[in-house]
Amino acid sequence: MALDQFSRLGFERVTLAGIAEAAKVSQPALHYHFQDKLQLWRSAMLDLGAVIAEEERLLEVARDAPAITQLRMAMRLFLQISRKHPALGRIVALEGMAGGERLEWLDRHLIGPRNRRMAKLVRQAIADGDIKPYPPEQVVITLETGAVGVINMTPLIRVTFATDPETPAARAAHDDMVLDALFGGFLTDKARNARENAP
Amino acid sequence: MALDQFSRLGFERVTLAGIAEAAKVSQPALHYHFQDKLQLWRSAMLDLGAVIAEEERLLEVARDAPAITQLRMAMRLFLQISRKHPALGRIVALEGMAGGERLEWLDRHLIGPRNRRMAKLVRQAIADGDIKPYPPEQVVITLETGAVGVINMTPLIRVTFATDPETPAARAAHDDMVLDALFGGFLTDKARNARENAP
DNA sequence: TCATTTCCTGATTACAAAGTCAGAAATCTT
DNA sequence: AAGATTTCTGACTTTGTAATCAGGAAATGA
Repeated sequence: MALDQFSRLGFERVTLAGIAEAAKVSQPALHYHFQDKLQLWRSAMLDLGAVIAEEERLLEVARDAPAITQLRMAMRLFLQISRKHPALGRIVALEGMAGGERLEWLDRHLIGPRNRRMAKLVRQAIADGDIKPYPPEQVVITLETGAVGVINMTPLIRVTFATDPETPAARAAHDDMVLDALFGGFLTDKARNARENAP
Repeated sequence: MALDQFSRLGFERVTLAGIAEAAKVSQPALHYHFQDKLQLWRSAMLDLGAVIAEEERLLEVARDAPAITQLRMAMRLFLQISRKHPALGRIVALEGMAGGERLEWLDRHLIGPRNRRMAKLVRQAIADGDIKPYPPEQVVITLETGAVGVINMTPLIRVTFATDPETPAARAAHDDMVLDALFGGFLTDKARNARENAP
Protein backbone atom coordinates (compact mmCIF):
# COMPACT_ATOMS: atom_id res chain seq x y z
CA MET A 1 0.00 0.00 0.00
CA ALA A 2 1.12 3.50 -0.83
CA LEU A 3 0.76 4.70 2.75
CA ASP A 4 3.11 2.10 4.04
CA GLN A 5 5.76 2.88 1.47
CA PHE A 6 5.54 6.62 2.00
CA SER A 7 5.83 6.31 5.74
CA ARG A 8 8.67 3.86 5.75
CA LEU A 9 10.75 5.41 3.00
CA GLY A 10 9.71 9.02 2.81
CA PHE A 11 8.31 10.84 -0.19
CA GLU A 12 11.41 10.86 -2.36
CA ARG A 13 12.50 7.27 -1.94
CA VAL A 14 9.09 6.04 -3.00
CA THR A 15 8.73 5.35 -6.71
CA LEU A 16 5.46 5.28 -8.57
CA ALA A 17 6.61 2.07 -10.19
CA GLY A 18 6.98 0.52 -6.75
CA ILE A 19 3.52 1.58 -5.66
CA ALA A 20 2.06 0.41 -8.96
CA GLU A 21 3.67 -2.98 -8.53
CA ALA A 22 2.39 -3.34 -4.99
CA ALA A 23 -1.08 -2.35 -6.16
CA LYS A 24 -0.80 -4.69 -9.16
CA VAL A 25 -1.62 -2.01 -11.69
CA SER A 26 0.48 -0.26 -14.28
CA GLN A 27 2.30 2.91 -13.42
CA PRO A 28 0.25 5.13 -15.76
CA ALA A 29 -2.89 3.93 -13.98
CA LEU A 30 -1.69 5.86 -10.96
CA HIS A 31 -1.45 8.97 -13.08
CA TYR A 32 -4.96 8.38 -14.22
CA HIS A 33 -6.45 8.23 -10.72
CA PHE A 34 -4.21 10.83 -9.13
CA GLN A 35 -2.70 13.47 -11.32
CA ASP A 36 0.81 13.27 -9.98
CA LYS A 37 2.93 11.92 -7.17
CA LEU A 38 2.05 14.70 -4.76
CA GLN A 39 -1.66 14.17 -5.23
CA LEU A 40 -1.18 10.48 -4.62
CA TRP A 41 0.64 11.30 -1.42
CA ARG A 42 -2.10 13.63 -0.30
CA SER A 43 -4.72 11.05 -1.02
CA ALA A 44 -2.85 8.51 1.10
CA MET A 45 -2.61 11.06 3.89
CA LEU A 46 -6.32 11.74 3.80
CA ASP A 47 -6.89 8.07 4.52
CA LEU A 48 -4.96 8.63 7.71
CA GLY A 49 -7.09 11.69 8.31
CA ALA A 50 -10.08 9.47 8.87
CA VAL A 51 -8.16 7.74 11.65
CA ILE A 52 -7.40 11.02 13.36
CA ALA A 53 -10.99 12.11 13.04
CA GLU A 54 -12.03 8.92 14.79
CA GLU A 55 -9.74 9.75 17.67
CA GLU A 56 -11.13 13.26 17.90
CA ARG A 57 -14.62 11.80 18.03
CA LEU A 58 -13.79 9.51 20.93
CA LEU A 59 -12.24 12.35 22.87
CA GLU A 60 -15.15 14.61 22.17
CA VAL A 61 -17.31 12.39 24.35
CA ALA A 62 -15.13 13.20 27.36
CA ARG A 63 -14.94 16.93 26.86
CA ASP A 64 -16.51 17.72 30.21
CA ALA A 65 -13.97 15.64 32.14
CA PRO A 66 -11.01 17.42 33.77
CA ALA A 67 -8.23 18.31 31.34
CA ILE A 68 -5.82 15.92 33.00
CA THR A 69 -8.26 13.04 32.51
CA GLN A 70 -8.72 13.95 28.88
CA LEU A 71 -4.99 14.10 28.41
CA ARG A 72 -4.52 10.64 29.85
CA MET A 73 -7.22 9.33 27.56
CA ALA A 74 -5.61 11.08 24.63
CA MET A 75 -2.26 9.47 25.39
CA ARG A 76 -3.83 6.04 25.57
CA LEU A 77 -5.63 6.58 22.29
CA PHE A 78 -2.52 7.99 20.70
CA LEU A 79 -0.60 4.85 21.62
CA GLN A 80 -3.29 2.56 20.28
CA ILE A 81 -3.57 4.46 17.05
CA SER A 82 0.18 4.73 16.60
CA ARG A 83 0.48 0.96 16.90
CA LYS A 84 -2.37 0.31 14.54
CA HIS A 85 -1.17 2.87 12.03
CA PRO A 86 2.59 3.21 12.46
CA ALA A 87 2.64 5.14 9.22
CA LEU A 88 1.20 8.18 10.95
CA GLY A 89 4.02 8.75 13.40
CA ARG A 90 6.67 8.11 10.80
CA ILE A 91 5.17 10.55 8.34
CA VAL A 92 4.86 13.26 10.94
CA ALA A 93 8.44 12.66 12.04
CA LEU A 94 9.75 12.76 8.47
CA GLU A 95 7.92 15.86 7.36
CA GLY A 96 8.08 17.55 10.74
CA MET A 97 11.87 17.50 10.61
CA ALA A 98 12.13 18.56 6.99
CA GLY A 99 9.64 21.39 6.88
CA GLY A 100 8.28 22.62 3.57
CA GLU A 101 5.10 22.48 1.63
CA ARG A 102 4.05 19.00 2.58
CA LEU A 103 4.41 19.77 6.27
CA GLU A 104 2.16 22.80 5.89
CA TRP A 105 -0.38 20.70 4.11
CA LEU A 106 -0.23 18.08 6.86
CA ASP A 107 -0.62 20.75 9.47
CA ARG A 108 -3.68 22.18 7.82
CA HIS A 109 -5.38 18.90 7.03
CA LEU A 110 -4.29 16.40 9.63
CA ILE A 111 -2.17 17.18 12.61
CA GLY A 112 -2.43 20.88 13.27
CA PRO A 113 -5.88 21.03 14.82
CA ARG A 114 -5.23 17.97 16.95
CA ASN A 115 -1.95 19.32 18.28
CA ARG A 116 -3.38 22.72 19.06
CA ARG A 117 -6.25 21.05 20.86
CA MET A 118 -3.75 19.03 22.89
CA ALA A 119 -1.79 22.15 23.76
CA LYS A 120 -4.98 23.76 24.95
CA LEU A 121 -5.69 20.78 27.19
CA VAL A 122 -2.18 20.97 28.59
CA ARG A 123 -2.61 24.67 29.27
CA GLN A 124 -5.83 23.92 31.08
CA ALA A 125 -4.23 21.11 33.09
CA ILE A 126 -1.42 23.44 34.09
CA ALA A 127 -3.95 26.02 35.24
CA ASP A 128 -5.63 23.27 37.26
CA GLY A 129 -2.30 22.55 38.91
CA ASP A 130 -2.19 19.00 37.51
CA ILE A 131 0.63 19.35 34.98
CA LYS A 132 3.97 20.95 35.69
CA PRO A 133 4.21 24.45 34.23
CA TYR A 134 6.30 24.00 31.11
CA PRO A 135 5.58 25.48 27.67
CA PRO A 136 2.46 23.62 26.53
CA GLU A 137 3.69 23.14 22.97
CA GLN A 138 6.88 21.57 24.21
CA VAL A 139 4.95 19.32 26.55
CA VAL A 140 2.76 18.09 23.71
CA ILE A 141 5.64 17.42 21.35
CA THR A 142 7.75 15.73 24.01
CA LEU A 143 4.89 13.48 25.08
CA GLU A 144 4.10 12.53 21.50
CA THR A 145 7.63 11.97 20.28
CA GLY A 146 8.50 10.08 23.44
CA ALA A 147 5.42 7.92 23.16
CA VAL A 148 6.03 6.88 19.55
CA GLY A 149 9.81 6.73 19.79
CA VAL A 150 9.92 3.01 20.42
CA ILE A 151 7.34 2.42 17.70
CA ASN A 152 9.02 4.56 15.06
CA MET A 153 12.47 3.26 15.89
CA THR A 154 11.61 -0.40 15.62
CA PRO A 155 14.29 -1.00 12.97
CA LEU A 156 16.93 0.71 15.10
CA ILE A 157 15.96 -1.26 18.19
CA ARG A 158 16.23 -4.49 16.30
CA VAL A 159 19.66 -3.62 14.96
CA THR A 160 21.12 -2.10 18.11
CA PHE A 161 19.66 -4.33 20.80
CA ALA A 162 18.91 -7.49 18.82
CA THR A 163 15.52 -7.34 20.45
CA ASP A 164 12.02 -7.33 19.02
CA PRO A 165 9.87 -4.48 20.37
CA GLU A 166 6.79 -5.83 18.64
CA THR A 167 6.06 -8.87 20.77
CA PRO A 168 2.87 -8.67 22.86
CA ALA A 169 4.93 -8.57 26.05
CA ALA A 170 7.13 -5.74 24.81
CA ARG A 171 4.08 -3.77 23.72
CA ALA A 172 2.35 -4.19 27.05
CA ALA A 173 5.48 -3.06 28.86
CA HIS A 174 5.72 -0.09 26.54
CA ASP A 175 2.11 0.95 27.13
CA ASP A 176 2.66 0.87 30.87
CA MET A 177 5.92 2.73 30.60
CA VAL A 178 4.48 5.53 28.49
CA LEU A 179 1.46 6.11 30.69
CA ASP A 180 3.23 5.67 33.97
CA ALA A 181 6.78 6.96 33.54
CA LEU A 182 6.53 9.29 30.54
CA PHE A 183 3.14 10.87 31.17
CA GLY A 184 3.56 10.53 34.93
CA GLY A 185 6.70 12.62 34.83
CA PHE A 186 4.70 15.64 33.77
CA LEU A 187 2.23 15.37 36.62
CA THR A 188 2.49 17.61 39.64
CA ASP A 189 2.74 16.03 43.08
CA LYS A 190 -0.85 17.06 43.63
CA ALA A 191 -2.05 15.14 40.57
CA ARG A 192 0.14 12.17 41.42
CA ASN A 193 -1.21 11.94 44.95
CA ALA A 194 -4.78 12.32 43.76
CA ARG A 195 -4.19 9.37 41.50
CA GLU A 196 -2.71 7.21 44.21
CA ASN A 197 -5.59 7.86 46.56
CA ALA A 198 -8.18 7.04 43.94
CA PRO A 199 -6.88 4.26 41.72
CA MET B 1 28.01 21.69 4.68
CA ALA B 2 27.12 18.19 3.61
CA LEU B 3 26.19 17.12 7.13
CA ASP B 4 23.57 19.77 7.41
CA GLN B 5 21.99 18.91 4.09
CA PHE B 6 21.96 15.19 4.78
CA SER B 7 20.33 15.65 8.17
CA ARG B 8 17.72 18.11 7.05
CA LEU B 9 16.74 16.46 3.82
CA GLY B 10 17.72 12.84 4.15
CA PHE B 11 20.06 10.90 1.92
CA GLU B 12 17.93 10.82 -1.22
CA ARG B 13 16.84 14.42 -1.34
CA VAL B 14 20.43 15.61 -1.14
CA THR B 15 22.10 16.16 -4.50
CA LEU B 16 25.81 16.16 -5.11
CA ALA B 17 25.37 19.30 -7.13
CA GLY B 18 23.82 20.97 -4.11
CA ILE B 19 26.65 19.95 -1.84
CA ALA B 20 29.19 21.01 -4.44
CA GLU B 21 27.58 24.41 -4.73
CA ALA B 22 27.52 24.90 -0.97
CA ALA B 23 31.18 23.88 -0.80
CA LYS B 24 32.02 26.09 -3.79
CA VAL B 25 33.63 23.33 -5.78
CA SER B 26 32.55 21.49 -8.88
CA GLN B 27 30.51 18.36 -8.58
CA PRO B 28 33.22 16.06 -9.98
CA ALA B 29 35.54 17.32 -7.25
CA LEU B 30 33.33 15.48 -4.79
CA HIS B 31 33.79 12.31 -6.77
CA TYR B 32 37.50 12.83 -6.59
CA HIS B 33 37.65 13.09 -2.79
CA PHE B 34 34.92 10.58 -2.02
CA GLN B 35 34.25 7.87 -4.55
CA ASP B 36 30.49 8.13 -4.52
CA LYS B 37 27.55 9.58 -2.66
CA LEU B 38 27.49 6.86 -0.02
CA GLN B 39 31.14 7.37 0.83
CA LEU B 40 30.51 11.08 1.12
CA TRP B 41 27.65 10.39 3.50
CA ARG B 42 29.82 8.08 5.58
CA SER B 43 32.54 10.65 5.76
CA ALA B 44 30.08 13.27 6.98
CA MET B 45 28.83 10.82 9.58
CA LEU B 46 32.32 10.15 10.85
CA ASP B 47 32.64 13.86 11.58
CA LEU B 48 29.70 13.40 13.90
CA GLY B 49 31.46 10.38 15.32
CA ALA B 50 34.08 12.65 16.81
CA VAL B 51 31.31 14.47 18.67
CA ILE B 52 29.98 11.25 20.12
CA ALA B 53 33.44 10.18 21.12
CA GLU B 54 33.82 13.45 23.00
CA GLU B 55 30.65 12.69 24.93
CA GLU B 56 31.87 9.21 25.77
CA ARG B 57 35.09 10.71 27.07
CA LEU B 58 33.30 13.11 29.39
CA LEU B 59 31.15 10.33 30.77
CA GLU B 60 34.14 8.07 31.21
CA VAL B 61 35.37 10.40 33.95
CA ALA B 62 32.27 9.65 36.02
CA ARG B 63 32.27 5.92 35.61
CA ASP B 64 32.56 5.26 39.33
CA ALA B 65 29.50 7.38 40.15
CA PRO B 66 26.14 5.65 40.69
CA ALA B 67 24.38 4.63 37.49
CA ILE B 68 21.56 7.08 38.10
CA THR B 69 24.02 9.94 38.39
CA GLN B 70 25.74 8.91 35.21
CA LEU B 71 22.38 8.72 33.44
CA ARG B 72 21.46 12.21 34.51
CA MET B 73 24.81 13.47 33.29
CA ALA B 74 24.32 11.60 30.03
CA MET B 75 20.93 13.22 29.52
CA ARG B 76 22.36 16.64 30.12
CA LEU B 77 25.18 16.00 27.69
CA PHE B 78 22.81 14.51 25.17
CA LEU B 79 20.73 17.66 25.22
CA GLN B 80 23.73 19.93 24.84
CA ILE B 81 25.10 17.91 21.97
CA SER B 82 21.75 17.60 20.24
CA ARG B 83 21.39 21.36 20.30
CA LYS B 84 24.90 21.95 19.06
CA HIS B 85 24.63 19.29 16.36
CA PRO B 86 20.97 18.94 15.47
CA ALA B 87 22.06 16.90 12.49
CA LEU B 88 22.77 13.94 14.72
CA GLY B 89 19.26 13.43 16.05
CA ARG B 90 17.70 13.97 12.66
CA ILE B 91 19.96 11.47 10.98
CA VAL B 92 19.32 8.84 13.62
CA ALA B 93 15.59 9.45 13.37
CA LEU B 94 15.60 9.22 9.58
CA GLU B 95 17.68 6.09 9.30
CA GLY B 96 16.33 4.51 12.47
CA MET B 97 12.84 4.52 11.00
CA ALA B 98 13.85 3.36 7.56
CA GLY B 99 16.21 0.54 8.44
CA GLY B 100 18.65 -0.80 5.87
CA GLU B 101 22.31 -0.71 5.14
CA ARG B 102 22.98 2.83 6.29
CA LEU B 103 21.34 2.16 9.65
CA GLU B 104 23.54 -0.86 10.19
CA TRP B 105 26.58 1.19 9.34
CA LEU B 106 25.49 3.91 11.77
CA ASP B 107 24.91 1.33 14.45
CA ARG B 108 28.35 -0.14 14.02
CA HIS B 109 30.25 3.12 13.77
CA LEU B 110 28.33 5.72 15.73
CA ILE B 111 25.29 5.03 17.81
CA GLY B 112 25.26 1.33 18.64
CA PRO B 113 27.96 1.28 21.31
CA ARG B 114 26.62 4.41 22.96
CA ASN B 115 23.07 3.09 23.10
CA ARG B 116 24.13 -0.25 24.46
CA ARG B 117 26.19 1.50 27.08
CA MET B 118 23.16 3.57 28.03
CA ALA B 119 21.00 0.46 28.28
CA LYS B 120 23.56 -1.06 30.57
CA LEU B 121 23.45 2.01 32.80
CA VAL B 122 19.66 1.83 32.90
CA ARG B 123 19.82 -1.85 33.82
CA GLN B 124 22.19 -0.98 36.62
CA ALA B 125 20.01 1.88 37.84
CA ILE B 126 17.01 -0.43 37.87
CA ALA B 127 18.98 -2.95 39.92
CA ASP B 128 19.87 -0.11 42.30
CA GLY B 129 16.16 0.66 42.65
CA ASP B 130 16.56 4.14 41.17
CA ILE B 131 14.80 3.68 37.84
CA LYS B 132 11.42 2.05 37.39
CA PRO B 133 11.69 -1.49 36.07
CA TYR B 134 10.83 -1.15 32.39
CA PRO B 135 12.69 -2.77 29.49
CA PRO B 136 16.03 -0.91 29.44
CA GLU B 137 16.12 -0.58 25.65
CA GLN B 138 12.70 1.01 25.65
CA VAL B 139 13.71 3.36 28.43
CA VAL B 140 16.77 4.49 26.49
CA ILE B 141 14.90 5.06 23.25
CA THR B 142 12.01 6.84 24.94
CA LEU B 143 14.32 9.14 26.86
CA GLU B 144 16.32 9.94 23.76
CA THR B 145 13.43 10.45 21.34
CA GLY B 146 11.53 12.45 23.94
CA ALA B 147 14.54 14.62 24.68
CA VAL B 148 15.23 15.53 21.05
CA GLY B 149 11.60 15.66 19.96
CA VAL B 150 11.30 19.39 20.37
CA ILE B 151 14.68 19.91 18.71
CA ASN B 152 14.01 17.67 15.71
CA MET B 153 10.51 18.97 15.24
CA THR B 154 11.44 22.62 15.18
CA PRO B 155 9.85 23.12 11.74
CA LEU B 156 6.62 21.47 12.86
CA ILE B 157 6.46 23.54 16.01
CA ARG B 158 6.90 26.71 14.04
CA VAL B 159 4.14 25.76 11.62
CA THR B 160 1.66 24.35 14.11
CA PHE B 161 2.10 26.67 17.05
CA ALA B 162 3.53 29.76 15.34
CA THR B 163 6.13 29.71 18.07
CA ASP B 164 9.90 29.67 17.94
CA PRO B 165 11.43 26.90 20.09
CA GLU B 166 14.93 28.20 19.47
CA THR B 167 14.90 31.31 21.61
CA PRO B 168 17.14 31.21 24.68
CA ALA B 169 14.10 31.22 26.96
CA ALA B 170 12.43 28.33 25.13
CA ARG B 171 15.66 26.34 25.25
CA ALA B 172 16.12 26.90 28.95
CA ALA B 173 12.55 25.79 29.61
CA HIS B 174 13.12 22.75 27.45
CA ASP B 175 16.27 21.76 29.30
CA ASP B 176 14.47 21.95 32.60
CA MET B 177 11.49 20.07 31.29
CA VAL B 178 13.55 17.22 29.91
CA LEU B 179 15.61 16.74 33.04
CA ASP B 180 12.80 17.28 35.49
CA ALA B 181 9.63 15.95 33.89
CA LEU B 182 10.89 13.53 31.25
CA PHE B 183 13.83 12.01 33.07
CA GLY B 184 12.13 12.46 36.43
CA GLY B 185 9.21 10.34 35.34
CA PHE B 186 11.44 7.31 35.14
CA LEU B 187 12.76 7.71 38.66
CA THR B 188 11.45 5.58 41.48
CA ASP B 189 10.02 7.29 44.55
CA LYS B 190 13.18 6.32 46.35
CA ALA B 191 15.38 8.12 43.84
CA ARG B 192 13.03 11.09 43.75
CA ASN B 193 13.08 11.49 47.51
CA ALA B 194 16.82 11.08 47.69
CA ARG B 195 17.08 13.95 45.25
CA GLU B 196 14.74 16.19 47.16
CA ASN B 197 16.63 15.69 50.42
CA ALA B 198 19.94 16.50 48.82
CA PRO B 199 19.45 19.19 46.19
C1' DT C 1 -26.77 -4.03 -29.91
C1' DC C 2 -24.47 0.04 -30.42
C1' DA C 3 -22.64 4.19 -28.39
C1' DT C 4 -20.33 6.39 -24.86
C1' DT C 5 -17.90 6.96 -21.01
C1' DT C 6 -14.66 5.08 -17.66
C1' DC C 7 -10.59 2.73 -16.76
C1' DC C 8 -6.24 1.09 -17.90
C1' DT C 9 -1.82 -0.28 -20.70
C1' DG C 10 2.53 -0.23 -23.67
C1' DA C 11 5.50 2.67 -25.59
C1' DT C 12 7.71 6.91 -25.34
C1' DT C 13 9.44 11.38 -23.73
C1' DA C 14 11.64 14.62 -20.53
C1' DC C 15 14.44 15.48 -17.06
C1' DA C 16 17.25 15.36 -13.03
C1' DA C 17 20.98 13.54 -10.88
C1' DA C 18 24.95 10.11 -10.28
C1' DG C 19 28.95 8.90 -12.13
C1' DT C 20 33.01 9.03 -15.84
C1' DC C 21 36.90 10.92 -18.25
C1' DA C 22 40.32 13.60 -20.60
C1' DG C 23 42.89 17.15 -19.60
C1' DA C 24 43.89 21.84 -17.22
C1' DA C 25 45.46 24.17 -13.06
C1' DA C 26 47.67 24.22 -8.80
C1' DT C 27 50.96 22.38 -5.59
C1' DC C 28 54.88 19.93 -4.21
C1' DT C 29 59.70 17.93 -4.91
C1' DT C 30 64.32 17.88 -6.27
C1' DA D 1 63.09 25.75 -13.11
C1' DA D 2 61.59 21.24 -14.57
C1' DG D 3 59.24 17.49 -13.60
C1' DA D 4 55.99 14.92 -10.97
C1' DT D 5 51.96 14.63 -8.26
C1' DT D 6 47.81 16.20 -6.47
C1' DT D 7 43.66 18.59 -7.07
C1' DC D 8 40.08 20.03 -9.70
C1' DT D 9 36.99 21.25 -13.95
C1' DG D 10 33.99 21.12 -18.30
C1' DA D 11 31.84 18.18 -21.18
C1' DC D 12 29.82 13.88 -21.48
C1' DT D 13 27.35 9.35 -20.62
C1' DT D 14 24.14 6.63 -18.04
C1' DT D 15 20.41 5.67 -15.25
C1' DG D 16 16.27 6.02 -12.76
C1' DT D 17 11.91 7.91 -12.60
C1' DA D 18 7.97 11.17 -13.20
C1' DA D 19 4.96 12.35 -16.62
C1' DT D 20 2.61 12.00 -21.37
C1' DC D 21 -0.07 10.03 -24.99
C1' DA D 22 -2.35 7.24 -28.35
C1' DG D 23 -5.09 3.73 -28.26
C1' DG D 24 -7.36 -0.70 -26.37
C1' DA D 25 -10.39 -3.10 -23.01
C1' DA D 26 -14.14 -3.01 -19.84
C1' DA D 27 -18.09 -1.20 -17.85
C1' DT D 28 -22.41 1.68 -18.42
C1' DG D 29 -26.46 3.48 -20.55
C1' DA D 30 -29.82 3.92 -24.47
